[in-house]
Amino acid sequence: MLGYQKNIAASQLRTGRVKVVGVLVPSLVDTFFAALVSDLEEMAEADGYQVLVATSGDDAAREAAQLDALLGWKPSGLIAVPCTNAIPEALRREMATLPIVLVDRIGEEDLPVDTVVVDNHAAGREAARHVLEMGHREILVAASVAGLRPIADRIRGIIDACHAEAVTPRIAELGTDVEDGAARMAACLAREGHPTAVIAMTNVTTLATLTALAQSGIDVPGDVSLVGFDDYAWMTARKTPLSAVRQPISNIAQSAWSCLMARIGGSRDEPVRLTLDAPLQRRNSVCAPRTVPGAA
Amino acid sequence: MLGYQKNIAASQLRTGRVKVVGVLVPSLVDTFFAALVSDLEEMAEADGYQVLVATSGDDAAREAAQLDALLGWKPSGLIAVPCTNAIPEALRREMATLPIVLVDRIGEEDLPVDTVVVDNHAAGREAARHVLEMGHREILVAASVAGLRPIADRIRGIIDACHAEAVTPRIAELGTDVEDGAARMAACLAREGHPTAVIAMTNVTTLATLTALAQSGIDVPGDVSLVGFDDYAWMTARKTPLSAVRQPISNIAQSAWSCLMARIGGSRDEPVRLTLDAPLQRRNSVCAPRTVPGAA
DNA sequence: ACTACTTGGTAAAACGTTTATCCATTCGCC
DNA sequence: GGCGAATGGATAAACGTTTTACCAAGTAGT
Repeated sequence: MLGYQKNIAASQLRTGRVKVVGVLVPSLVDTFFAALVSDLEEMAEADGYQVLVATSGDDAAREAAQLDALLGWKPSGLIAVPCTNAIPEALRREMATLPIVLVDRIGEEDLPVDTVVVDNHAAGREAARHVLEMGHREILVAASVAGLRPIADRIRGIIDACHAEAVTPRIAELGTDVEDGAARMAACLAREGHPTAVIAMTNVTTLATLTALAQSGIDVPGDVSLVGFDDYAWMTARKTPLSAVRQPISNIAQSAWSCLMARIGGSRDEPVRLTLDAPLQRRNSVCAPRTVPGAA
Repeated sequence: MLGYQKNIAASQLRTGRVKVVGVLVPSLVDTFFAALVSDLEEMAEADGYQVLVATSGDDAAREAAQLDALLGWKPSGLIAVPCTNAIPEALRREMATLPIVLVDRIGEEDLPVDTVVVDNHAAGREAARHVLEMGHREILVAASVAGLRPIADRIRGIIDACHAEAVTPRIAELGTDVEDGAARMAACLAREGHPTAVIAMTNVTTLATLTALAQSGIDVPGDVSLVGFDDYAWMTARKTPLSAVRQPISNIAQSAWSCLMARIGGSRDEPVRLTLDAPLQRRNSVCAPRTVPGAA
């Protein structure tokens, strides 16, 4: 019944440091980031750290503002998912002095900080190969923002795989909002007719595609096959569970966290560049196209 | 190019206050809470506040610890979704001095703080009436934790509605984890046979039910009708979009935020008790049961 | 028993900001 | 032109913790 708790501000003012790490993500509504933050928070708590969460809403200006706010707390470290390929100036400035781990969206190489990413090229390639093997030749890629590094990498992986079979995938840009994306997808479908397979590049575009497909009365996988991205409960809560590329979220979180802890612990090693595998989960949303293309 | 940013700790030490509010939720993986936090964060930013997020993981001990950590920052206010009906001691202690708004899970009446909840009884009643009207008499309620106040209220609403038609719903407790819940639901289905309609009490139990149903090859709404809870993109991204009780998340967030701002602004009014409506979204997952019971 | 060393506990300084006080300067006004 | 008031800049004190310094008392070793 002591009821005493120390004043963190006073403590941090005196010592200059404080057991807090900032976490900056584009959005908490996107389950990918929510899960990431959740995992990080759990590990932080286990290590006696407090997490300061900030979201950029995929807006560079807000990102910069949030970053400043975060930095004002003088955290012992920072884990960030930048919202564009460009590293915010404030972040770049801190790289020299503050332990920082960049995750998922890394636009440039040779950054002087640890990075944890997914092998997006391989992920795209595997997804494409899967639908290719099933005989699909009319493939539509549902991208969020094609310019974003991870998306671009996934698309390149798809294109590389398709190239080997002499097929050229179409690419639709759906944005980061489900409803808006569904509308764009529906428009695309109406305009150009539907392909035999869709590969979605994020969980949001997967949702958008599914919505558009459902609204247009197009059956999955009867009319079009679908490979999703990310792996969530709702994907398997359906009559035909979705095949999808599963991003190893807890691995990502763990890796990022241990990198950060090592840096905070004083490690001055070379920056580590982790690339994690995102394996394809084969389920039932991909099957042979209805009109099998005649043999060559 | 000033590059200066004030030391928040020093500032807060001097003034005793700081533009920060703590937000405590059970989980960020549950989209309901993630969306809530996201909305709150947005409003906080607009008002120049920083949000400190903490999750309790539905564990009372962790909740208490997180609460202490939060309080250590001497925030100007607190928005909390308690993880049980019991208010943590630390919270109760602060109620006298710190602006606090309690959301969603309010176990007791007459708390000396503002509260924002959903009219759970009405929500349950409407959901039940809907399936009742369609002719269903064998109803299964998929609850998470029946003892939790909002869940209990929803169940009472359902029971009250059913009572008027002289039907007694079955109740299954599925917990707060999707996979686990799916297993329990599957067991329940196998043991007792399936009802003609399921009413799920949270988005997690909706997911669990759907998963169990899909795995058992039971068609929605062909074999069993389903009313879900909460309203997310994945619910409409299906061939038969889900009927569901839609919780007004942004309303909840807004109300909670403005209550808190008023208190921080110095309001000493009577505690406000907001009860928001959660309307039923009728879509296509409820239809008449296959074997219509003969007229009375 | 005296010295050297350890231990414990108290006192004081420092962190960076904010607020209040004070003094000097300027301005307006009679 | 002189006086009161207003303005502005500089100075100091305070917030609560941590760290260092210091002193006293106690312990062990010679």
